[in-house]
Amino acid sequence: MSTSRPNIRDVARLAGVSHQTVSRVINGSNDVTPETRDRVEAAILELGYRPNAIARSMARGQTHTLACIAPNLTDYTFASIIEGAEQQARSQGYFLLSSSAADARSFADLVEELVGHRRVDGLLIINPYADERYQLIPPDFPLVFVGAHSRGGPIPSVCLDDEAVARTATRHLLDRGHRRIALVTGPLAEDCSVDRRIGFTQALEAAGVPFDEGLVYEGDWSATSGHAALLALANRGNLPEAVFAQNDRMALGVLRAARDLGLRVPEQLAVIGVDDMPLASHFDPPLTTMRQDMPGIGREAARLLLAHLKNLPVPQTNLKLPAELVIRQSTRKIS
Amino acid sequence: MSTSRPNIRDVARLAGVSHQTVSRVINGSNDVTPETRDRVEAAILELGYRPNAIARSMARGQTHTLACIAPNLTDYTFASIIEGAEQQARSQGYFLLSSSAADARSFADLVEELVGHRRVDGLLIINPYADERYQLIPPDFPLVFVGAHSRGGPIPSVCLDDEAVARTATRHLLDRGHRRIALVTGPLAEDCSVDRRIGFTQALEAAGVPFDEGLVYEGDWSATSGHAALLALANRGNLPEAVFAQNDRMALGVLRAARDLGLRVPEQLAVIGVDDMPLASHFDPPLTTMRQDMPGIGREAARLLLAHLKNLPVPQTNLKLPAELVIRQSTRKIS
DNA sequence: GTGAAAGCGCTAACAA
DNA sequence: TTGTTAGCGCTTTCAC
Repeated sequence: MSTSRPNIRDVARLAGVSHQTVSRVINGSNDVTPETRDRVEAAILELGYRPNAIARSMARGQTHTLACIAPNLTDYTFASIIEGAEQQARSQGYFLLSSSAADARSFADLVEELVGHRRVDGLLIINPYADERYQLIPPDFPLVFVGAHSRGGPIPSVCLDDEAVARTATRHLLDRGHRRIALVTGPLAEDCSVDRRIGFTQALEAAGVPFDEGLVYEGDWSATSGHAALLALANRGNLPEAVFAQNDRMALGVLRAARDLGLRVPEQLAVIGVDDMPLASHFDPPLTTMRQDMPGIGREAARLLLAHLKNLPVPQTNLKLPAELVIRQSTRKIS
Repeated sequence: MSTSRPNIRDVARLAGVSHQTVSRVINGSNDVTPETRDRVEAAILELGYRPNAIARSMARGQTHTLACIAPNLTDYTFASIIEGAEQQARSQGYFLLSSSAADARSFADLVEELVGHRRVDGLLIINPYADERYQLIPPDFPLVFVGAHSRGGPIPSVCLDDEAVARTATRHLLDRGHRRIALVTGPLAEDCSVDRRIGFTQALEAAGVPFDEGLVYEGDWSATSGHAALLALANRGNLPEAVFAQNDRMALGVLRAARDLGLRVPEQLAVIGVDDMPLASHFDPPLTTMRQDMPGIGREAARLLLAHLKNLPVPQTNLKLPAELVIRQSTRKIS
């Protein structure tokens, strides 16, 4: 026995109590006299005993682990959300298992393993609507959507207030006197792209500026697609005075295309993005953008999920977080 | 019973066999007649039975989970390594728990939870030497270091062949006729920074170019530090003809500083980086860099760890992976 | 306040 | 080939 890991009974034997009393001590129960507790703690120390998490999970029927499924783990947005969620989970004694699932098939496999085999207590899903994949989850399994709202369904969610963000960004361009404003969206299959587009049109409408469908380009979040967007507009002979790119990477592509076209930014073309990724302030010129608190989104999502798991009251179940306008040099100062 | 999840005994009862036979079926044992197997599988289907991973872990004494600890989860390099490792792990039936530990304290907490409480079967540590933290791990625990070699110790490791990478990058600059080449390093507390510096001096020496300590600047991997590096050299009146930045982010900072100083790239200043991060081809000008296969590093690390866990023969235990020179426009064509 | 007994859902060892 | 018996290390009753 002395060669392998000590268990609760070894501790009990050494302390001269029952293993149940040891269990009480390691779980912080009050029903133990200080003397007994001391003896047990001494034995724990002497043996170097550590409770086995698996056995505990087994007995309690819960794993103290959450999972987060994202389209990938490398996109800065997702990674930041995951990092925030992980911190929050750990601060409450939970672990976070993060996995990527690019397609519906691997998503299904993952859900089977994680949920079907009871490997985790709850699930965070980033971008749940990519392909209706979320429908695979048993309806009673604790779940929070991240980066998309719940479409009126009962599932808690945390996302950016995309409409408000787009309104603010667009108004910023309008305030600088721009009227012909192009919009470069993410994939319109994703909620946040659609919502940011809605906010864009709302702001135009509020300013009495007509919406020109020809100034909209659907990108895929990549810098390459942002680059293609501006070139496409130029080819159509429909060059804008300003561009609202729905993320910073596409905005970078737009900046590069402007350079290729010989357009000075911001004098001849104003550009604004969304995210405030770490490199945004190092773009040429430094990018004006809507800063979102991605770790904060992750933290809130994990908090919501854990509250759900612990049956705590949850004040609001569909959170929309704000973003902050960060003005740099890709848009003009107001003259 | 019928309301909660069915277990192995429920299946056994329905199929009219012992629970052990069910266990054999779900574990793919051959010692079951086809007829019995069919009956059991029918029962499994009918009840919607799924094995409970925790119970299985408990009985087998292993969790089928690995952990990866990185300084953070958002750095593109780390995230890519983790993604590669996760894929490899899952392809072999394991999960990967990735956690960030910024300081020694949180690293210790993490190790206590993951290893002390037997939550995982093995550990991947990215940048293990940050603060000698790795010494906390029990010596017999399955471990692989990532991004740093094992310093002659017995611990398997996977990293870039940093010396070779630096030699190639430096030679690329030398081949273009540059002699006054500046080096912007990562923190010299990290192995890879030191090794890349060694490769740099080796290449200079091989070319008979004297090494000028005054052209070395220690950065911290951030674009901001790359920017500061070139400005510092300019202030010292020691402007180089070329810069080797040890990663792409710092190279971006150098590009921006060049612009601030009115230096044209590559005509007046050549710049090369390391990584080939996704945005590198969108820098101004597009960055020449050493492309490393970060997911590949993660995959190899996970493969090594799993081989260790399964007691398979491991051919080589300290892997150094190559990088590939990608020539873009921040360095001149050879004339 | 403490202990004894039962069981979480599975696998391993042995017997039949 | 199949079933029986014991655990894995812990928590949860329920007595005392």
